[in-house]
Amino acid sequence: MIDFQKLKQLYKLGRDLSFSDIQDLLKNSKAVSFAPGELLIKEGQLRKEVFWVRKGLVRGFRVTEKGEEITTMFRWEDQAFASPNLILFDEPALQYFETLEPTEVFKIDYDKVQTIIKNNPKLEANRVIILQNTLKEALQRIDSFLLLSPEERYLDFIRTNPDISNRVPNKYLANVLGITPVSLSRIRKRVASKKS
Amino acid sequence: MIDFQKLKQLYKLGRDLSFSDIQDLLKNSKAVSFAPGELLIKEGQLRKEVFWVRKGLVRGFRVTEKGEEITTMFRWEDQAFASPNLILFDEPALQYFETLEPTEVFKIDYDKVQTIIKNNPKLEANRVIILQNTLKEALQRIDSFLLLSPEERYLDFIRTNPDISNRVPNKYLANVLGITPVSLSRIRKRVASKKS
DNA sequence: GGAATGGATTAACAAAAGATAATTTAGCTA
DNA sequence: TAGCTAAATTATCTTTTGTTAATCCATTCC
Repeated sequence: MIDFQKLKQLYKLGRDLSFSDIQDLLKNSKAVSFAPGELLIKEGQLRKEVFWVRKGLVRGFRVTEKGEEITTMFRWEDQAFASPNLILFDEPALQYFETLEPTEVFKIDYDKVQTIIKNNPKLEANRVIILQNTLKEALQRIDSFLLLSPEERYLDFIRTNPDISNRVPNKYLANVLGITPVSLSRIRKRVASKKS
Repeated sequence: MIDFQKLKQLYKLGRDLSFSDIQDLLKNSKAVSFAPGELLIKEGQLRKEVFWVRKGLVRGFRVTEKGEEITTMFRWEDQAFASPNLILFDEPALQYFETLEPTEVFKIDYDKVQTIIKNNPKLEANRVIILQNTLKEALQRIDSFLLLSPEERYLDFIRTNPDISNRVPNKYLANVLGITPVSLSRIRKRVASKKS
């Protein structure tokens, strides 16, 4: 159940963690596999689960009042995700999470995480670090909307995530960049012509 | 030095805090007044300070390579602020913070905050709460860029912050919304004509 | 009061983005 | 392989935004 591969990857979650620190977390986590197109989290959901991607790719998306899906983020290898609204504020999930590839995750109940953290100051410190890193990413993303044009945001994304930009459909990437798929297509054409 | 007014306001910083919990923070904080246009934090700065606005209004802004200022946020009564980059990651401040009104703040050295928090689990829990709330705000703001048009973002801002939108110059507000001042002016005109 | 200053608005034009639909491309399936 | 499906691109048109500069307006400062 607890294989070395799993252990090695979970270490990346934080700093200064020894095996004993994450042993309880490991015991309460469960390895699950999904086919592409499966929903891991649903809007309105109240069951609090944290996922950690061992292999594969997931997109988070919201559904507008008009019924259209807007992809908000991607999560892939060695990244954790959960419904922010649910985990942080005990409110029903606002978005769906769907696999885009065959995906293997570790799943753990958040209440169990809470209990385990409560008894381990090192994990508590780690929670702060994870929160800080998530916040940093969010603030950088906000800055990208304030400081960059859509074209610059696109170039920044493929520079920062060269692998991922080839694994996701452009229509989803467009949403993440805050533009329409048609507009992204034009930007790509523009960029390609500039290169030559 | 420690007046009741100050105490009352600092309580709002978190949950379940008693006087003894914040006594050390109070002792190490300093009340400072600024005229409009003064810089509280400067780009490149390494001195870690946390500010808490008792009265007044502050804007955070970044300077692009082209030398133009882009306002990223406002902070006003009962809100705390600091350089995210500096506080969270020990890197030089990326932005300036400047008063827009006569402003009274409490200022405290972040390293002192760290030490004090380390010896008080309730404050530690509170730090997590503050981080979570900051994260929530950031995520909501990202959503506003993904789900709303500039016009909708403007309407949302004045609905959510009716007081503040009247206290800040529109050119700064435009930056915060991710558009140009000229464009905001046109949006305002459009909105006004729709109403009638 | 008059001049100076800076913010807001307007104007004029170019560039980009949104919307919708048609066409092409690519991947999948029977 | 042929046919189906969905994504990507392209086309067309409309709307919005960016850019730059001019004008208007309000505040402040002699």
